Amino acid sequence: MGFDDLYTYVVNSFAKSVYDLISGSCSKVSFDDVVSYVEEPSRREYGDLALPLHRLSKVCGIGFNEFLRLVSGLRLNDLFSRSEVVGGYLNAFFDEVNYARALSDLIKSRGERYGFVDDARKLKVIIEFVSANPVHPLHIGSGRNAVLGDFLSRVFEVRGHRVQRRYYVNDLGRQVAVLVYGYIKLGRPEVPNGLKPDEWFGFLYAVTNTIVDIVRLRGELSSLGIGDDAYLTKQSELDELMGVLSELRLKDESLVNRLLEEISADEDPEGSIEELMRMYEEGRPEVKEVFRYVAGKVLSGINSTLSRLGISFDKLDWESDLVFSGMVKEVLEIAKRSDFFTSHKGAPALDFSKIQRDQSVKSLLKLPKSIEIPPLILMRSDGTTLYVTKDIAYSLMKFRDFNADLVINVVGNEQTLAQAQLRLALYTLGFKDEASKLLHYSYELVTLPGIKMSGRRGRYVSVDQVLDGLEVRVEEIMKSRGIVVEDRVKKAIAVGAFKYMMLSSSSTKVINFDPDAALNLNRNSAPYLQYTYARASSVLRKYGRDIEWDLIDFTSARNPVRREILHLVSKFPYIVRKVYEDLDPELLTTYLNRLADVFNSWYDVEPIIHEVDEGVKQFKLFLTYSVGVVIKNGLYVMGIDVLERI
RNA sequence: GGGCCCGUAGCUCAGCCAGGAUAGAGCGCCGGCCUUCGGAGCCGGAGGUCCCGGGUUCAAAUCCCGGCGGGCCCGCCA
Repeated sequence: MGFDDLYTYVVNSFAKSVYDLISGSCSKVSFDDVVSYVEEPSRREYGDLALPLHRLSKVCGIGFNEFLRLVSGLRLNDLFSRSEVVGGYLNAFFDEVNYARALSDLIKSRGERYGFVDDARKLKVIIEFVSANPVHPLHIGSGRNAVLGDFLSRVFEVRGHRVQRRYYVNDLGRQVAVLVYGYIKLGRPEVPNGLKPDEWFGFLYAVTNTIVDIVRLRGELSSLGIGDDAYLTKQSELDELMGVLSELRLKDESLVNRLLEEISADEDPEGSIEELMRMYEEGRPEVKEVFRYVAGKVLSGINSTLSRLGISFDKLDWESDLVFSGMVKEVLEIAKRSDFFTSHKGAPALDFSKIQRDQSVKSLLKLPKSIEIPPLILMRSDGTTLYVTKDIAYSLMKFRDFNADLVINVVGNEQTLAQAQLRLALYTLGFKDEASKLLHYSYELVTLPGIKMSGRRGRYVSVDQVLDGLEVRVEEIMKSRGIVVEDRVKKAIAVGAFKYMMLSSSSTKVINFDPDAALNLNRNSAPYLQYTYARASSVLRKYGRDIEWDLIDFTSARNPVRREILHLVSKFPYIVRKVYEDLDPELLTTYLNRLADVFNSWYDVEPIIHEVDEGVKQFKLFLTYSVGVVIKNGLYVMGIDVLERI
């Protein structure tokens, strides 16, 4: 049969049969409408597919009883055994024997590629993700970004598209300048032996930031009268920062003290930092060298964390290169010629007030329903550029470089407004097409119970720490069973558990990261799926030969649990398509978990390779193989490795 | 003040966009199953004002309006 998605095929053929019956008397309903009404019954005893008839008859404007008469002539193809009307629903049942045969043909021909179906049109897609500032290690929030971005990349790839993964290095912002400032004050030492560079620089960054703030607060206090409200507020702020500094001292007292001394000697630390930013942006070689050195070191640390996760990038794009290459200047020139160009308090800006209420623009750019978008300042008065201006240049570069059909930015929900401004800016600069092809894939933060995370204060849980904890946990579990776990296996399980956690809840929801819950390796987790795969794989390995597809006795499908496995397995290509269309990873985790549950229940009650009837045995092997392939391919999309043995 | 997101079992979350049958999982809790292919498993049980109030509908966790609670954003920061 010429399809690679059996489930979608039967849904369509069910809908087609109904549509053919009613289209004569009902012109208001299209075939696609009928398809969209098809649902899965809440319980299997109601069938495999169902149509709510009240709804259809209503849309058609036909009385319910008359509608029933119309539908009573329903004839379905041989993938169905029967249909019936119950409680206002038209329920259809798969003929499990024919259905199993069709599925086995499909899986036999698709093999290990089952579920991955190319789209008709091949797109070139750029996915920008992580893009964490190179000032500290990846924390779990960036970890969520990394896992989501890699997931998106994989979804597009398995649908046959060309994907480029990119990381935007924000080296021109204040953050890197602060770190560089502290690094210079410290006398530009080497990273101490044995420390991960991102970890050490992250510490230095937090110390520098905190001290700079302390020095500033002290200055402000000295100009205020004791007892003022403002004085008290600042005093308590200062107290808090001193507390942070004592925390940081615990890690490396001499470094903190040295830095405190050096920075206190600087009359204007903030000014020095701004001076550094300016010099870097001008491209002064001696300054550029330090910035690149520091950012590069931190990036190398971030990169090793990412490679633990099995995530890599095709390109690193340095923000500073956009300025050095003149692209940012180019954007400013184009902006000056734009009808939307304005001067906002003396600074060059774009004013969106004319078009932001335009419905066609709003829907083209997918702008938030009702949002007041303030003017976008393009350049500081001192001539240095701003983040968003550089982001405009960067967006154009992405489209030009790769001739991309779609650019996805995986960026936190807190930047919704900035991302909307970016699309509007592109639009008003005349890049309407690019603006419409830019997608903000938004996600929520990861919070920790009881802790307010802050990179500036050195309070965060890093991805490395979480992975380390997970690896220890895996080792403990194995040890308690008297098994010495292979390093490779331990890592795959830890990484899987982490990714699953990040992908199993909707990206619009805050993840309350509970370290203890993260260590759970039971059901509804990647380790559970990996375990189930290893189980299936082990059965096939014990059998030791290829499946004899021609010997399969398909009448064995007449059994509720086996039938349910068939139903679920057949749904996999449809699920992958849905995940691709909606870009919702949690659909996949829910589905895979359900499949594993059913398989494990079945596994527990029926022998597979000890089955005496050869035809039945081949059928069971076919089920086992199919479940294995689906779990493997499903986990692949999530970036999780399966294991043949655990 | 305005905007965006979230609110479903003690806890963590699917389901909501495209309304439909008795609202589903996991953790935790209670009770069973280790001489058969891998017990990270299986079987059973308790546990719900789907935040609240209106509205639309034959039908609302789902759509609309108004509240409440939590998070975030509204900068010549990124």
